[in-house]
Amino acid sequence: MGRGRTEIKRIENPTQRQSTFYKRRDGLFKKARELSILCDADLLLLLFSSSGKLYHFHAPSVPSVKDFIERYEMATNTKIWKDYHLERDAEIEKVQNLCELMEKELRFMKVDDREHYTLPTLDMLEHNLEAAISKVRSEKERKMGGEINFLENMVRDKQEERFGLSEKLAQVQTLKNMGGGSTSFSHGLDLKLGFN
Amino acid sequence: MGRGRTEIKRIENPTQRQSTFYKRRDGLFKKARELSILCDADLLLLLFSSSGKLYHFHAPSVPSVKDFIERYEMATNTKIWKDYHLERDAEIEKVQNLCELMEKELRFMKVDDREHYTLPTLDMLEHNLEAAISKVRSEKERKMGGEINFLENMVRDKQEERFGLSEKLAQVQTLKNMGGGSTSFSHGLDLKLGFN
DNA sequence: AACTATTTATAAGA
DNA sequence: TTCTTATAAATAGTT
Repeated sequence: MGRGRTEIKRIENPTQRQSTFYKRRDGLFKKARELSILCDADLLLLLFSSSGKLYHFHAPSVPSVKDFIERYEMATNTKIWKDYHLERDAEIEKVQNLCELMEKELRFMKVDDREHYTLPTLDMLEHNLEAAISKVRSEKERKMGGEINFLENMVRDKQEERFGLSEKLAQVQTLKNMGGGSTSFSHGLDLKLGFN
Repeated sequence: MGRGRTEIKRIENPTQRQSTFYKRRDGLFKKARELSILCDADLLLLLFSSSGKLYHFHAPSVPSVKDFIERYEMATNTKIWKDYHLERDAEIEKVQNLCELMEKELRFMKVDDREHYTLPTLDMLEHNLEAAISKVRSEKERKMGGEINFLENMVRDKQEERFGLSEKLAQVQTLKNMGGGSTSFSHGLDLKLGFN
């Protein structure tokens, strides 16, 4: 219709494209509305212009876009979102089961009133707890030893500073860095802090 | 267009309605396709006939109905499914966090080597384990006490049958006093571990 | 499904 | 954008 053009291909001139977009958009929406009324059909029309602007229309009988899309899902069996939901539900259940198991184990470990223990079980629990305590105690000792080492190193560093060794150290470091090697001087500073 | 009718209202005659539906549906889809090509627009058209049959079209540039709907959601901020998804994500995260907490707590209780403990934490852990042990011990005592009571009752019954079992009863009493320290049993078994 | 008389949509120009 | 108008396209009624 109109004076010319039959070929359907992208209009390169932006102004003309925009103008045509307006006209044809209005035409399309009008036709959509007429079809839905004349033929009692439900329809949804979503349209993004090339500049990203959104236009949409749905038949008056359609309560909402969401309901319409869900009807579409039902009709096509596409399960676009249903699959996702089922997946999610499964994941939640899995994690919740894991949670419950751990909760029970924790209750057991904490000697909960609700748990019922037999004498042999109590013996075992006692034994486990004793083992745990001794592990904790040796860990504490190790840690305290580490801290003492750390403090000792700090003291050594301070002493080096006081004796004016830091400048020499810096010089040596510079030289070494230019050469690309590491120095044994850095060892005292490289102490890993094993606690947080 | 056509020879007559201007009024847009539902066509009551089913045959005529069906005929008009086909014609106008084809016209609408053609116009939709032309618009999307001429003006480089993305569009989606979903259509249910009055008999419930589905017809749909989307521009060649649209990868899928799902993607398109998601784009629509973004554009309108309607959050049709996003809300639901976000809710779900939040729930999963919540449960997973709980899981992690419990897992960590369990590792603590079992003094896992992979865990790194600070000194104060180790102190607390030691304290908690000690509390747990004392609870286990008092529970054991309570259990043994119950057994002793049971034995005492048996002995009394036997005494009624035969006189002269008082010596065994005395032996049992001696055992009881040696085995347990206190006779007042702790009921505050709700040991709380306050670390995370 | 095909055929047209008509109405409607719209391309180009203002 | 918006209007005008010549013309192409769509389609109502009919077969």
